[in-house]
Amino acid sequence: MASQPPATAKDEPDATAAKPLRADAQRNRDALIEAAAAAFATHGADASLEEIARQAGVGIGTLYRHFPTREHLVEVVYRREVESLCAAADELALHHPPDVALEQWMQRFVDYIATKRGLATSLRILLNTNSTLFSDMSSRVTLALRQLIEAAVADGSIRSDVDASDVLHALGGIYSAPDTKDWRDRSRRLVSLLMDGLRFGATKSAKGGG
Amino acid sequence: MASQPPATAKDEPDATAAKPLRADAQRNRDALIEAAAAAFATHGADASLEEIARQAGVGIGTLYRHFPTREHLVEVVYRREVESLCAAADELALHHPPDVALEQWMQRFVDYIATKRGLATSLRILLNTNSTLFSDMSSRVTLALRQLIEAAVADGSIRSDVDASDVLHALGGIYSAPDTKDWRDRSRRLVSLLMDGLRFGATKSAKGGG
DNA sequence: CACTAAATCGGAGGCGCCTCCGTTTATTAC
DNA sequence: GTAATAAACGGAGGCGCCTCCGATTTAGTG
Repeated sequence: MASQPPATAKDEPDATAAKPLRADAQRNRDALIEAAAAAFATHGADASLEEIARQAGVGIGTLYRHFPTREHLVEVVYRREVESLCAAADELALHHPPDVALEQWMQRFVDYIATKRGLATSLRILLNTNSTLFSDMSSRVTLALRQLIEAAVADGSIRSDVDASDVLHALGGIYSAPDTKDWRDRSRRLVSLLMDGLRFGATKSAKGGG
Repeated sequence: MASQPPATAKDEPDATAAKPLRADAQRNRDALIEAAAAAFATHGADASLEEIARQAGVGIGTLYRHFPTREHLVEVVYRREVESLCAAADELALHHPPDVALEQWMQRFVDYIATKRGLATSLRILLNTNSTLFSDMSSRVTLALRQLIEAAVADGSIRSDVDASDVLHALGGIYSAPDTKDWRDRSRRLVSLLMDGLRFGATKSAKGGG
């Protein structure tokens, strides 16, 4: 009974599947998201919607049809970026030893968060309003991180008494002061420090300091 | 030394005095406030600023010179209204017995608050941001209420063991549910009820129920 | 009263938001 | 292929925000 036929049930604005968009519509939607991501990155979350439509090569009407409010658009872009960040975890895991993968991913995470520090208003409102969004993104990130950690633990390159939420909180502390000029270096050092802490007491000893 | 010469000191945007505006400027400023009060009352705090300028008979540039942001204008109007509400206390005290003055003023207070329930966004932000505004208005209202209460206590028409902040809290409870249709009647009844409570145990007995 | 400097005015102009609806296009049926 | 139809497009139009600067008014001064 709950097989989700696209009939009367209200469907969430989920990205993939659900209802096959017409080819041109799908193309335009993608172009809009792409353009929006670029615009938000450049001008913050209050970038001009008309400019975004222009960059995407569609009319403003099309933008509004796909994304009735600015927040809708911001949400989609945000979800996509978090997804991409998390997907990078798999990628790193494939091409690096588990501990290196973990460290590099943590660095990306911190960098990404630092970027988003500017998205202030719209994203802040969104995360407060739409609690689903927040919990979705949280669990997605936690999952990605957990897999990296488990692999590193299994590999013996980090200690086994930490879990993803511990590390997430630790990472959270790192980006809390992006007001200085050299925050980038600092964050790199702190991530490295955190990594050393994780290596401490691992079954396989690290290369050591030198 | 601290005689406030209009030289280097930063002057707050206080209403009265401080620096004598040019005659036309003062006239326009008043007209703008008047028009804004009307517009906010009618259309809420996001009334069109251009419309306000139009109603005031001035150009939009003039509006922006006097009030750089919407919030500035909202603040001034809000302060004025609270002031006017409080001034009404004196007026009522002059023309009515103390207990009647008190009851009528409380009714006005509740009505006024109910009105402002709609000003949501702008005013809410303002009260959170500008804590001075909140405390100013609080103490102004408390003062007005205290004088009414003291007069009624002195007159013997209400009990003597209540103070302004007690009553203010009691009034606060009354406007907390303006979602029904007959909230007006209800609030009237509740104010009356509160008033009866205040009369209970007064040295001078009230007319009684009849 | 004439004159001047400073203060003030006011609206045009540029931009962004959002809606509405005539036109175009993808898809389906034959 | 062609016709029919539902879906999607897109931009003009109306409105509001805010800035900028030439024109106007006021308050002094002699």
